[in-house]
Amino acid sequence: YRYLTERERGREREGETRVGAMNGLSLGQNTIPMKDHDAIKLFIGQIPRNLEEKDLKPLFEEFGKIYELTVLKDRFTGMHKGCAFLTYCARESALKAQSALHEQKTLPGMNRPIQVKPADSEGRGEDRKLFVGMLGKQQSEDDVRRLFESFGQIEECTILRGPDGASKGCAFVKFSSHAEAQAAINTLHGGQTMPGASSSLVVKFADTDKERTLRRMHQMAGQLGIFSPMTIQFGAYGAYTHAQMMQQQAALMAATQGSYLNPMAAIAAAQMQHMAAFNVNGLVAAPMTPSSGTSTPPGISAAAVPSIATPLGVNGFSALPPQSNGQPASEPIYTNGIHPYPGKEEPTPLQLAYFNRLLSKHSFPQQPAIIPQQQREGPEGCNLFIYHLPQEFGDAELMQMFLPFGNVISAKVFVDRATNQSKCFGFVSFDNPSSAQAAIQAMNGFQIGMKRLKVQLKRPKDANRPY
DNA sequence: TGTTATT
Repeated sequence: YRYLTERERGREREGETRVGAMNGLSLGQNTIPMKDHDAIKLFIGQIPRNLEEKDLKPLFEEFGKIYELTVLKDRFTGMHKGCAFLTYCARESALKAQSALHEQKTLPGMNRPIQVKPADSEGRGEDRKLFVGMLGKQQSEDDVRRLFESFGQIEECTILRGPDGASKGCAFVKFSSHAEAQAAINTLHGGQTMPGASSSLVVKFADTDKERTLRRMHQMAGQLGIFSPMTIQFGAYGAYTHAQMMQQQAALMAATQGSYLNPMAAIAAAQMQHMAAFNVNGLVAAPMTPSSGTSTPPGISAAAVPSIATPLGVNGFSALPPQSNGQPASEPIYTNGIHPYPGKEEPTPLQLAYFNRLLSKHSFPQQPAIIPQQQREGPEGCNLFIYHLPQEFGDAELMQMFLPFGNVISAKVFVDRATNQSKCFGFVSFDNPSSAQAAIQAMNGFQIGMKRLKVQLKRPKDANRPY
């Protein structure tokens, strides 16, 4: 059975394939076969490939009336897979067959004894298996066994490893009973933190097939940059999974929509207080419509809004110095990505422009539905590190804040896992360096309440910390 | 200064 592919095992659980089922054949033609409510579906392994249902039937009928006997065959080639599923009408028959046959005799031409045991689809099979996360990378199978052995009989213990053999910091542990597994969860989950791990031990039941499929889909969607559920519906996945995706997305969208307004309003309010002290060319609080990125508020000449009117602007912003339009610059603009905080309390023209956009409730272009992304780094020069974020900012708010500068391929606020509180820093990645530079120009030093945003290029992985 | 990983 261990040679079955994962697809076949999944098919077994879904009950999709029934080849040569004997349902209704073994009994009188007018009789609907009945089985016990708690009947056990058995997996039969190590069957010679020349034996079909009719050949196997006599062997197993010895232990009771057969409800269904199905030889597993390749879905496409129809080839005999050397194994079968067997359900007796009576639960007792299955138990008898198992104890009499399992590993007890070897069928002709086979070099291993026949396997007779409850199929994985019979519940109880997989609810004894635990996923263990947040292990130390150097912990061995034996280390993990020692950790779990006091809770019961361990049937299997596997550390997940990459191609190079390095531990992924997680493992599967299979107990002989559900109760043992549950006891291990109760005691170990969230307990000690292993050396080198970033959080306390995770002990939970392993994913079911459906959960695994969903997770893989999400990963794939993230990697391919698929944003809409419609993109997926013609893919290689089943309808039920698609329906689940839709539900999840709807929930996510609702959550995102509901949460992003308040923090943004908070920023706008903070900025408004701050800005009330200034009046630059009458621009303060003058709304700008996004659909016409170069428009000016009533009564304001276009020349008074240089940074907005620049043709090279991205979504109304420009990485070019505002003085290029003949307007006095309130401060120098730096293009090396390391922009000192503005030395005075006055916002830069770019910040002003941004503020104006913030104040307009239509300021942000409508984005397509977005699946939360895997944290993706963009190319060199496209990734920003942002510090001093407002406490209430999440990924969605961070993304909203940087969308005006270009295509945000990832926005991630770091969260303390223990408290679920933002660590007030995060990452934003664009798909091109110009957008990243425009964001730095506009947002570095951007004042929110008593803090100023720090917006820099993300430090490369190999960079030495000078301090 | 990209955190948690599902044979």
